[in-house]
Amino acid sequence: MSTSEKPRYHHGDLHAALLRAATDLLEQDGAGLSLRAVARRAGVSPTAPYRHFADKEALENELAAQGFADLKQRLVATGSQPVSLDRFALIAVGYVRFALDRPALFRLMFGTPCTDTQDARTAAAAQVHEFVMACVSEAFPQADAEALATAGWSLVHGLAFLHLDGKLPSSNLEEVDARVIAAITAILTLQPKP
Amino acid sequence: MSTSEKPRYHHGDLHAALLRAATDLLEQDGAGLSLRAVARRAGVSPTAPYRHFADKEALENELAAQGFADLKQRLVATGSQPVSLDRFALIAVGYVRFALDRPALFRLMFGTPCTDTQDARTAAAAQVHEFVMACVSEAFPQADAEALATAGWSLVHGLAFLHLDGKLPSSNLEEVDARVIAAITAILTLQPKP
DNA sequence: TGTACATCAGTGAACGCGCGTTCACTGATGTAC
DNA sequence: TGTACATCAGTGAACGCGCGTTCACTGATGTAC
Repeated sequence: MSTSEKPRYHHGDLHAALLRAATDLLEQDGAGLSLRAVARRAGVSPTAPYRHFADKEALENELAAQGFADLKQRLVATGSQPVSLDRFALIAVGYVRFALDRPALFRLMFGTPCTDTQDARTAAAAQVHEFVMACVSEAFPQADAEALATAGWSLVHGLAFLHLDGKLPSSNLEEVDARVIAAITAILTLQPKP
Repeated sequence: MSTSEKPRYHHGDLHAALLRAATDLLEQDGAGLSLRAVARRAGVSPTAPYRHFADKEALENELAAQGFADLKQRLVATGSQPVSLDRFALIAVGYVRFALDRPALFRLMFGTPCTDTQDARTAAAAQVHEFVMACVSEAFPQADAEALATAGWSLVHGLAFLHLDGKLPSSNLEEVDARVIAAITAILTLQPKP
């Protein structure tokens, strides 16, 4: 049960180890994940994962769910009460940074349509949605909360993806932060058209 | 040279036919594209494409470039002079519709970081960027054009991707249009915070 | 405390698959004379 | 106009690859008595 260093006959916590291995691979390779590669990385036979995951898709779903949980935690950590525009911009920066830090995971999280219902993944994604929603409606209580939350999430998500895909230059992280802040500021301080 | 119906010994225009086949496959399968599948679809041996494309990546680059050109044309067709908020919302609707009409192509267009320089693909993507930029700065001449254009594109791009990934319900197209318009309206008519 | 046994995590060989790409080739096309 | 020939688009067999998944198995673990 203890997490000692000596090699185990039975691994002890292969489930978690496989998720960790998959995360590592995603972050270093960037390319498509394979179950065999994950097993290899975890130092285990190609079929061992089937003791812990029904199939490849199940592993990916757990990875994505965990990714959403991490993302939410990161956003929460930047301050959950964005009463000011600055605070909202900071949350946006956090979102974009997450995407740039873990691009392959981010792509995996958003790359597959969430078809399955009753999914841990769907639930985790919904939590991110709700967090953004709560932020927006707290910052702008007078507005159409639903529509504004959608707009806010879209704005931030678009910023993340456009940087990820190289449509906006992202070699310099400080520059990215500045661009995100500028974009948020520009659109939120816009005077309604004359 | 004419595009007659009779089967050709030499195909005549395999290059275009392959691109068409690839587009068809993307739109029906959704899954990953394979060069062999494209050749099969075009009714040609698995190696014939190599007469027309250096490798798989070259085909994908052309597909993506063509996708960007189509997207731009579609946006232009909805009206290139969005002097009003309504007009801007319409362009947003066009962008999101494009993504939902051709999800796999859209993913391909944005799925791979544009690393290569001097690329037709990069150029085509830049044209979309410039178009959005022009729209925004025409609609809101007084604002920081660069930052606002980034925000505008991100907003629209985020709306597209979140619908594509099922994070916002997209079964009913009219509902999607309404949501897009509502989001754009909400954020653009927002009063600066008290 | 010690033994018998059921459980279950991990193994390793094997399957069938489709892939990207190479190679030497074939056969239609179009040009030079 | 007719022939010889170079060009070049498309062929088909073959390569080596890594994949997801199955199967019967082995060997450590933990429980009942």
